[in-house]
Amino acid sequence: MAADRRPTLTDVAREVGVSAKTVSRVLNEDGPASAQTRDQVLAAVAKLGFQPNLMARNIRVGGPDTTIGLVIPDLANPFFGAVARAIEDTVRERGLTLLMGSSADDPDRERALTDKFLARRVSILMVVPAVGADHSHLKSHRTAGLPVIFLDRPGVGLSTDSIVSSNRAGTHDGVAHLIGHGHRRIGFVGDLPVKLYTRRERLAGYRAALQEADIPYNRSLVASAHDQQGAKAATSKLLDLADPPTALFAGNNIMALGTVAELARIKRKDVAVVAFDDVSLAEALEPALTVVAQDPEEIGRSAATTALTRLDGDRSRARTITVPTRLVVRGSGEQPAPKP
Amino acid sequence: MAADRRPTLTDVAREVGVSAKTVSRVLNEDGPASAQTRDQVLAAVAKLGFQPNLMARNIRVGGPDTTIGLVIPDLANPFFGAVARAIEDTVRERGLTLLMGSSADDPDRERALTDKFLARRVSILMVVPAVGADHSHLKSHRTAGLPVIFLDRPGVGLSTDSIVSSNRAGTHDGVAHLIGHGHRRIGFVGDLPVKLYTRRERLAGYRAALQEADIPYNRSLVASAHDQQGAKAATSKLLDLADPPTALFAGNNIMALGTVAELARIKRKDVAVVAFDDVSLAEALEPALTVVAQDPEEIGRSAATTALTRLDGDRSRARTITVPTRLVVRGSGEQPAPKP
DNA sequence: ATGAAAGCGCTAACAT
DNA sequence: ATGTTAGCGCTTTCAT
Repeated sequence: MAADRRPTLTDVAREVGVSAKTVSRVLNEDGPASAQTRDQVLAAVAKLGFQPNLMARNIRVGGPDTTIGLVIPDLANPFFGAVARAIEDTVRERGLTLLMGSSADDPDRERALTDKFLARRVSILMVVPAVGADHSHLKSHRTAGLPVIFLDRPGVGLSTDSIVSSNRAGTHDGVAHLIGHGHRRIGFVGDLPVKLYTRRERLAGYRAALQEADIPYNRSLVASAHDQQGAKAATSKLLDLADPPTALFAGNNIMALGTVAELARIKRKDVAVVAFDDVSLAEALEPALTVVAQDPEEIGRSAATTALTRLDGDRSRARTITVPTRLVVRGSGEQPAPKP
Repeated sequence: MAADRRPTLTDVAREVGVSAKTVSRVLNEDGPASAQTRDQVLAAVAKLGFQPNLMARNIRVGGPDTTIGLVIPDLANPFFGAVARAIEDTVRERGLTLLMGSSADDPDRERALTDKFLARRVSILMVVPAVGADHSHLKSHRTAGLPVIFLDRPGVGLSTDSIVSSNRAGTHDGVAHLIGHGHRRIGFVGDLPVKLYTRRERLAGYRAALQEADIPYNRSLVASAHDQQGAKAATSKLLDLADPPTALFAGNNIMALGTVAELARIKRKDVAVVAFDDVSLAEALEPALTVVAQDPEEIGRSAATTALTRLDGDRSRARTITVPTRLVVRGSGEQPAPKP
């Protein structure tokens, strides 16, 4: 009944009547071993249900653990889920496993997670930096050879590889699409906080597109929210303006959900919409939702391959990889602007 | 330029001029320590940027690692993402971190992941069992006190705690909803493989609802698919039947996406639809999508609290917790059946 | 209040 | 082809 101690290498060795090192050799296909010893060892391993203690091994070998620490804002956000899957797919053949945590965009939680990951001696650290987080504490680790990669946003206080979407250009193209259909009052439903990198970049792209068309930037057409509910309210607020927007640009996938839901609720199909980041069912909406699609698979893949290259000794200077977005025209951005 | 070795406890001890044990005492608030020693140690820790090697600590202490191994079919599936987040939220205050991997519903990949997790001496193991996977190899670990929890589906070859949705009752209610609006030819778009637990349970619920209404089960009204593209094709196939269904039940979130997308593509609003598992934008569709909503947060929370109870020594017999689903009526199930 | 020695499970380095 | 010794970084145990 007592919870038996898990068998160790030594237990297996004793069972067979060889030394621990011999068992180790067989299991790691290190050095030579007679066929008979091999078989006996393998049999004993199976019999005892022995599983090598990876922590002990790592301690001895001194190298990093075969894990990759990944900090994202929210495990349940499909965008980051897709990124995570792409990372996993890319590193799996190298035997790396994901150690994951959500920061909820809280710098303290992010720090707690990275500290834990570092204490576990992860091979690679990947972080979607929270707003307000500082990363200078990672400098020494990076210098010591730990690949550190920032995802989706650049980090602060540390120069290292970053993978980001073409936020500014993508948003520009989305907004230009709306302008091309005659819209001049275009609302921007952005996420919060306003200091968030992606928010700032996308807003900059929005402004650039306006400027290009000689449309003055109008602050009252910019609304913000933390979540989907907030995005509904923000949308509602914009449409209640005395001189309301005829088109809306949603700043990310969550804002898109809220904006679209609110328009559906109030049955306003005349409002043109383009969203940043694709969402499922976009094509089933009426009109189907036009989006600036990100490429989470490519973001994850780039991050992983970059990190693996670093792990293999690449010490060249920090790169910033910008993964292109793609305007996917589905209809929602083509409502004509009403004649003035 | 050389990658400096990470500082160890001994490095800190040497820096201060005390023994390693003293540093350990200060850091773990074990035994006593003079205020002065404390301060010196802490200062040295900060100066050297020392971070205790958790693996070394765990080796010595012998206990499990403060991680929880979680195997899900797909990191990018929002349902499992929501489950994972709920687990994380529940275990965070206990200091547990998630070690995650996707099995892609492949028994070999599942096994590879669980083996890795076991080799890392996780505190808790949670698995969404892949079809065809056997879990008897986990028996000894469970006996030895490792909490093992099956999520979403029961496991095979091991009696342990499982958390599942009320698949059968939920589907029954969804199909009954369709029947209540006059439908008698109701298609079922299910996922694959057909042996999948959730698929079987949901199909059973579908059949039960039919039987209750004295509608004969018609095999040709059941179509299946692996993914969203396949679900589109399956939907198309059903509607192309000589005597096509007037209503459809989609067996999971992915099937729902495909079914809804296909109906939108061919502009068939007359077909009633109910889906198992909620999807984002369901309310923005026309008609809004009626679903049998699962409760991923509750599934994750139940799993986590059950596991923690086990970790605290609860050795009572294995429980199966069924998390209720909820019929969320939004309109898509209320198209009247055409008069014969 | 602090230290010395031993040992967790494993493997590197040198035997034999 | 196999064994021995030492030691990874830490904590336990027992001294002092």
